[in-house]
Amino acid sequence: MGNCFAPLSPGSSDSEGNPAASSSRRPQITTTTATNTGSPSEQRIRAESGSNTNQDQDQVPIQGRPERRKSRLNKHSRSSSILSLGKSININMGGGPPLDALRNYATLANPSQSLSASKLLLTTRNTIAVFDQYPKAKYHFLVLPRYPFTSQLNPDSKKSIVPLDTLNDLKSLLLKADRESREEILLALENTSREVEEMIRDEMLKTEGFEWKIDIGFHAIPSMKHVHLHVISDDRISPSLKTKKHHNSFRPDLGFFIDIMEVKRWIEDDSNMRERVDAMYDAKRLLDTPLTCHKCDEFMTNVPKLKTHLEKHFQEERATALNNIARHGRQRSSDEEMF
DNA sequence: GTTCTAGAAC
DNA sequence: GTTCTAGAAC
Repeated sequence: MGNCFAPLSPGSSDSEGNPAASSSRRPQITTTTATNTGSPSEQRIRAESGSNTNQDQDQVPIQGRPERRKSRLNKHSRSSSILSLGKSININMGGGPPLDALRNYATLANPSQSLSASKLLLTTRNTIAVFDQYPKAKYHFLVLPRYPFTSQLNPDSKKSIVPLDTLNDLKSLLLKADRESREEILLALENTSREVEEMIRDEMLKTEGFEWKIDIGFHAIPSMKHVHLHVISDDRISPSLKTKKHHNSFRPDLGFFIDIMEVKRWIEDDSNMRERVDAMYDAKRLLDTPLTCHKCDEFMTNVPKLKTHLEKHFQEERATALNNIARHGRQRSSDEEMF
């Protein structure tokens, strides 16, 4: 527990699992300060594609996350922009919950042409990363497998290695996909999530001058169809975080949020997969866990108090990190803090 | 998933 | 009186 400053990580592999492709590359996001209000996910940010060496990757500029207006206005403007796209995307058009929004993203033939830069972060051959529409932290993105999901081992094949309904959620991916497909899909999701993580770290340094922890995992019970991985900064500071369930659903220690490393352990030894999936069906009750801070476990009587408390954590982490950088020229991990 | 709002909590 | 939550509606 306590503050968790992750040390700078080395260059990631490319987004399809080829570590040699980008030994020292780190995706760059630049921020303009002109609209420097709201969470950084909502600020105007732009990727510099010049250093991109991955031919598979169709990385688009990250720019123009427009400022939010009142929700009703937002819905109207969203509907009209959707209508102007080449392919009709049914997001909340019927007044019901937008259950199919992610599936519509995942099945686009050409996401970088169809999706605006305020929705799309990047795409690869088999994955897509988008802004969470209601971010629950300063940085919050979703990574999903595209359909058709084609095999890297067979570059010319356009055929999906799994049927669409296998990609409904994590449960169906774990139970319906064969071992090889399951591993290939999870690896692609993980690699893209690491790419997103690096972009976030760059942005953290630019906007706040230090980096902080990022969590990567699945929800046991997702609210939208199509399996998706959350990449979320652990500040949990956002206007869209409004309820105890929101906060509990991202607590890394409860069981509702399942870290990607945990899922990787599951597929290495899949003898208990049925029990693990059954436990996921039962996870809903975890959201009713009493409200406590995910960093220090202090009990919180209500959500507004939690939000004030989390702001305090963040300011303290920031002060400690900036102090360390001033004194030692680098950020130190929480382990080093103990000595 | 969000929004709305009745009634509980303060 | 106001603030906040939880469940229904979407």
